[in-house]
Amino acid sequence: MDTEAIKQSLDGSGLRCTPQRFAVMAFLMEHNQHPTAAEIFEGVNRLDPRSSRATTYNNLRDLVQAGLVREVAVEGRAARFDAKGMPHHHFICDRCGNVEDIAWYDVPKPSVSALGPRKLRECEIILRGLCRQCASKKVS
Amino acid sequence: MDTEAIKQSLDGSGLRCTPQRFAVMAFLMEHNQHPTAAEIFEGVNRLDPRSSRATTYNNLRDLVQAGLVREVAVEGRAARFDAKGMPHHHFICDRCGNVEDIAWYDVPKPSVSALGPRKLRECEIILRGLCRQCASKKVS
DNA sequence: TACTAGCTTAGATATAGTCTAATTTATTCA
DNA sequence: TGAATAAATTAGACTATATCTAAGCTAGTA
Ligand SMILES: [Mn+2]
Ligand SMILES: [Mn+2]
Ligand SMILES: [Zn+2]
Ligand SMILES: [Zn+2]
Repeated sequence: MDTEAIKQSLDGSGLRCTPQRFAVMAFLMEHNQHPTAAEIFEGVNRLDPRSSRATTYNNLRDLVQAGLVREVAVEGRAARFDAKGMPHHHFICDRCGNVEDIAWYDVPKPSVSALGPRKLRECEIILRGLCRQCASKKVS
Repeated sequence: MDTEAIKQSLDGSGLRCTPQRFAVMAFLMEHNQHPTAAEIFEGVNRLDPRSSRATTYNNLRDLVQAGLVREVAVEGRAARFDAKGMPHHHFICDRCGNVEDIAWYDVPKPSVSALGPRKLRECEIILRGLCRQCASKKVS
């Protein structure tokens, strides 16, 4: 797990590398299962350093703003997070809400006329349906 | 505004056409600005019939499940809804969270190998950036 | 009519996330 | 270095969003 790389990327984004902020990044890089803020908070506090709930949320907000972390909103559930590594798409399960990575493939952009005066920053594909586990379960 | 069509589509989905449920559908068909549940609740209660908050949420849930309404989760904000009419994509503003329609264009599906045993239901494109209004405003 | 399933309701409750004000930690620079 | 300043952290109160509960109310059926 690349301590130096994390420091670099925080530094490069103008964010101080505090123990709490570092811990959030490190946790996300070790757990690519799209944890919620509550899970990150719990995971980080299982070891040192301690981090408050407010700090965990603050740092997630800062990391998302800096473009180092991605936030995935899931209808009716807590947001999920992942460290932006290799580009990939997301599959969101209709039933359990889990978010899974799908290998990247190219996304067609809208025409200039469809976009109008809007400033496009990114263009993502969201796949929906039943995840591995839920697809294999019987009934409703 | 097509009263009969709403009744038909509710009926066809096995949902009784109650005044409250009808009002939610009618409101969504008249307001394609992706209102939140709170806005729908308020809008519906501005006229007859009265509908409680619980009923508004219940009906939105039922309509989404029936595939008549789409729910759009927006990070850090209330979910937004629209009646599923013509297929289209969504542009979500980074700054103000507004959701705008973008003319439909075809979305490439993932390869079977990337998808694995998952059951794919739909495949949508989400565009992000600054909406018309926010793009034209200066500074942070 | 009586029965039933589906629907609605007010208000309590749960969950997710933000804010405040005080404190701690790091950085700047005299 | 030490003083001043800026940035980050904290506990816990607070807000926003959404769901649940339990009782009552239709509409459809017999
Ligand atoms: Mn991911
Ligand atoms: Mn729409
Ligand atoms: Zn699932
Ligand atoms: Zn905007």
